[in-house]
Parts: sequence; structure tokens; C-alpha cells
Amino acid sequence: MKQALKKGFGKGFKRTPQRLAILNYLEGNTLHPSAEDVYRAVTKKDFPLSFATVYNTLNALAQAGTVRELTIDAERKRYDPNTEPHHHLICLKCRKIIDVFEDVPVGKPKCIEKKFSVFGNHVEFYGHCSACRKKC
Amino acid sequence: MKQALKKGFGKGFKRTPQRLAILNYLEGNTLHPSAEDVYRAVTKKDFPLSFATVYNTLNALAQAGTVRELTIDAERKRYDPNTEPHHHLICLKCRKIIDVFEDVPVGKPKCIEKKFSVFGNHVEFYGHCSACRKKC
DNA sequence: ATAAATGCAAAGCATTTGCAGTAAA
DNA sequence: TTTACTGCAAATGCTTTGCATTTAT
Repeated sequence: MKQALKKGFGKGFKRTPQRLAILNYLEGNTLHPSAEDVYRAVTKKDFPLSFATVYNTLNALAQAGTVRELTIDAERKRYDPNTEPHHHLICLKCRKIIDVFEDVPVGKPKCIEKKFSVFGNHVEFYGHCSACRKKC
Repeated sequence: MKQALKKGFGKGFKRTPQRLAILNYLEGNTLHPSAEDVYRAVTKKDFPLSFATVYNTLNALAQAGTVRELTIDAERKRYDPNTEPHHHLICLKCRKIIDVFEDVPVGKPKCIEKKFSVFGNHVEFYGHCSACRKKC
């Protein structure tokens, strides 16, 4: 397993088969899966696994900073194993979420300086993906 | 009632006291309230009102484009009566959400052109608000 | 009169939690 | 052998829905 997801294991963090399977599914995954997506993928490929464990593991990983909890979807939480700062394209038709790793210059409004100290930002681009554009 | 929220009323849309009270609370509101916030504020100031009606009304208004449903908070939906394109500051300590109406120039990454047509964007700035900065 | 909204209570999902059994360390 | 994880089932929290009643038009 690659460096990135090893971070998930710290002191007092056990390497169980369930967790390894979840991490294995997340490794390099760009689908921004929900807890249910994780559950379905892992139970299909590997062995039985409970929802409670999926949630426990995702929460532990999020707290450890190994995965990012995305609040892009109003209906459910989604998880991103890529913790490098990046942005997202959201297709308004199929709701697909696509990563943007390219650097996006974001101007900082003047009003911020006075009343807010900014550490980071996240840009959501709304539009149509190529697949949905063809269907029009 | 001002122009903006009159849009909420179209053909076959009834002007009930409950809806007027909800619209009245939303008018000019910059708190990005949740359904529960709406419920509490209206029942306190006006008359009894059911949660079902709050949800029905908010959904109808969102569908009509009179309010924007925000997916900024992982725990619950929040609603923004300001439908002009604008951005948000999110305080990582108190979770307060502050509007940014100032124009924020956002560069469009090259990778987008090929595989995605962009209609709009939304920037979330993460940081600490003035109140929380003082507490540090 | 008609079509739509209200409100209650029940149902539906996503997520969390308590706890007994199980497995990593 | 101790500490933490798993999994079940029950519980929770937000949101939706069915239905009988009420109300705006």
C-alpha cells in the first residue's frame, strides 16, 4: 500500500482486514464515493463487512486527515482519499464530481482582510460533463 | 414584501399565512438558516407552523429558484434567500457562514475546456472569523 | 367549487451508538 | 492479556410522504 494511506495508521490504530480492504478501495479512487459506495464495493470484492465498520473507519480516517469529507452532495457525505488541495467540477445533469488538480488562481476579496483570516479555499465549478453534453 | 421574494409566487402557488411568514423571515436573511432555524424563528414570532410545511415551502421555493439550497454544511441543508451569484466564508471554529458579494476572479483551468462546459462556480473560503480570532 | 396547503403521524434514509463477542497488538 | 475493532440491532436526526382537514382562489 502506498505512502498516502499508511497515514491512516497511527498509535492505537489496528490494521484489521476490514480497514485494509476499505483503504485499498479508496487508494487512488477519484469517484468521491459515499459510505454506501464503499460498503458495496468492498463487500462485493472481498468479504462481509458491516455498515457500522464502514462509518467507523471513514470517520477515523477523516479525523486522522487521511481522507477528506466532502460536503458537495446535499443527500450524503462523500469521501475523497486525495487530501492535496484541489477543486471540483460538478455535472448538473448526472451529478458526477470530477477532480481539478490544476492550479486555480482565486482572487481574495478586500472585504475578507478585515473580518476574516483565510487559510484555504475550495472552488466548485458547475456545468455539464462531456457525456451529458453529447446527450443534449 | 420586496420584489425578490414575490418570485416565490407563481401560477397555482397560494399565498398562505405560513408561507408569508416564512418568506418574511427569509427576506434579507444572511444567516443561511436550516429548516429548523426557519421553524424556530417563525413559530416564535408568529403562529404555530408544522415542520412539514417548512420543508414543503422551502422545497417549493428552491424549485422555483427563489432560494438557493446550500450544500455547505454536512449535517443539514441550509437555505440562502440571496440568489445572486456570490461566495462564502466558512469559519472553521464556529461554522458561521459569511457572504462574499464582492467579485472574486476565478481562473478557469485548461483541462476544463475539453471535458466540461462551465456555467458557474462557487468559492468557499476557509478560515477564522474575527470573533473566533479574538478568542485564540 | 376547485385545487392546493396544512398538520399530524408514520415512514424513509443516512448516520451514530451501545454492547457483547472477537481479534489485533 | 489488553486494548481496540467488528457487527448487530436499536436509536437518532434530518427530511419526506400519505392522508384527512382546512383554506386560498
